[in-house]
Amino acid sequence: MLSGYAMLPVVTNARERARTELTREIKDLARRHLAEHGAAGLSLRAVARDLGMVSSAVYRYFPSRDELLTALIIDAYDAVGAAAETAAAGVRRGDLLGRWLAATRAVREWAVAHPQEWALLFGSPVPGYAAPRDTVDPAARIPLLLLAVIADGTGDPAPLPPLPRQVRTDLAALRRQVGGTFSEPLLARAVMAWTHLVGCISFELFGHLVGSVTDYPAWFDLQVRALATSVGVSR
Amino acid sequence: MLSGYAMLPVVTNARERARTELTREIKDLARRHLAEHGAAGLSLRAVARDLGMVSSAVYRYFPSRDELLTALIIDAYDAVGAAAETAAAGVRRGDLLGRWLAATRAVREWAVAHPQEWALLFGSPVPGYAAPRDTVDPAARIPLLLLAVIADGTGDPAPLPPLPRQVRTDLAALRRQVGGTFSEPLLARAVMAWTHLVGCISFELFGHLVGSVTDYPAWFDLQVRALATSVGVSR
DNA sequence: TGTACATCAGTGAACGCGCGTTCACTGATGTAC
DNA sequence: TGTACATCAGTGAACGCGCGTTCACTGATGTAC
Repeated sequence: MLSGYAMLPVVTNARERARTELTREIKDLARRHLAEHGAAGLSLRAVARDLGMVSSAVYRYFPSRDELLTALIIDAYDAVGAAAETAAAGVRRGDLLGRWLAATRAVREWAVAHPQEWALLFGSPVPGYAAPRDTVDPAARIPLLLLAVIADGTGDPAPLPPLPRQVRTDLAALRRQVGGTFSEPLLARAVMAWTHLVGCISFELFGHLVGSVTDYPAWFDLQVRALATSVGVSR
Repeated sequence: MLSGYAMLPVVTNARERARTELTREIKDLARRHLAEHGAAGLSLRAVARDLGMVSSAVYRYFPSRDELLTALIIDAYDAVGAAAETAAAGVRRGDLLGRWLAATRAVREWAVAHPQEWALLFGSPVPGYAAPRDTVDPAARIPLLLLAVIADGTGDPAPLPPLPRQVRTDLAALRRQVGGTFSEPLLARAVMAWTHLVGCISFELFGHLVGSVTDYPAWFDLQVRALATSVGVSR
């Protein structure tokens, strides 16, 4: 995992420092553009213009618009994942409900603060853009964090109808993937909770609760508390 | 509601028939473009070109690109709403679970068949575009249909944590809006189920279950059955 | 430490493309008498 | 039924804009001897 870093020279020269710096500046500005105009409106030329560069110069840093978009996606997954992890880590390990609430609230708060980035991660896929493999690991951070809390839980998951055979096959594969000793209904409830959590935040951000809900945090809290119960996390 | 129709002349002349026809053709073609290139890629010029018209001619039918988009959104809400209503109406009224499953499955099936239209309704908002009032009623069809099923239910909703005051206020307003005699937890569970349902379909369509789930319909079924129980719909 | 060469960042011009919208116009359809 | 005028659909050209990407280039930074 660290081999990439380990192989870099410890002292980087001016060129490399400038490159690292500018790569970061390009991404930061692109993120700002994203926040204002959405993914479809993200333009290399506009970013270059605002940086005082000529548009072709950006190609020294990102070989195409799509690669820049990929970098932003990875950064966003990492940012929201880190926010959730930090929040959960701030709670005593034995306080399962506290960890669950901290993590889910942190996800929502990050989303509210970065709605266009949330949309980039969980909204409509950008047409013609296929997320590359590199996004898979960062994307898994939150689900894995939630599973870690669930794994420490002691309660029973909310009962489920009998699981169809194919669902049980999927669950078995999933269990091998994430490790741990989750029962089938518990793991199924975990997938459902993750689905519901994202749906909940997207519903708020995408405007589907306008006119019905006024106190979004209160509603969110209610829902994630119910979800906690459904995955056997309590107290 | 019908006054708009009632005021039209019963016998429409050639001009009007041509106008109705072409309006429909433009929308149909726009829908096809939408399906291929997404909302951001929907272009008046491209639609006109494919219709063998000059781009300015489209302005006789839709005053702007946004108005065309609005028309597509309304049509899509109506299409998916009608699909769900028809499916539910095909089930004996007393078979509550049957109606619930029919409606929700119809929604998913429509979404799978029209992924870009689904994304238009429930995906990332189009930046710079604000959905006008006319979309509100068509958008309410599915939630109202689900509520109608729930209203006939006899079971209890799944228990919830105590409802915060502001949530209770929202629920009271919502109850006045939809009519009926829903208890607060039941109505809250209904909102949650609607949120989860949409989240579930979007998760599938937007690719967040790739690698974890293979049999989408089986998973969907499991989830909507669990949702049915949570809103007191059973048997 | 000093020089010769290699590497690389950034420039500026260009290619080829598409977009939404406006406007003065022609010619067909509809309407009033 | 026939004519004169009004309405409206569709044309074609234009405005002004922005985009991603390529390429030959200059000049600065880094490296090997």
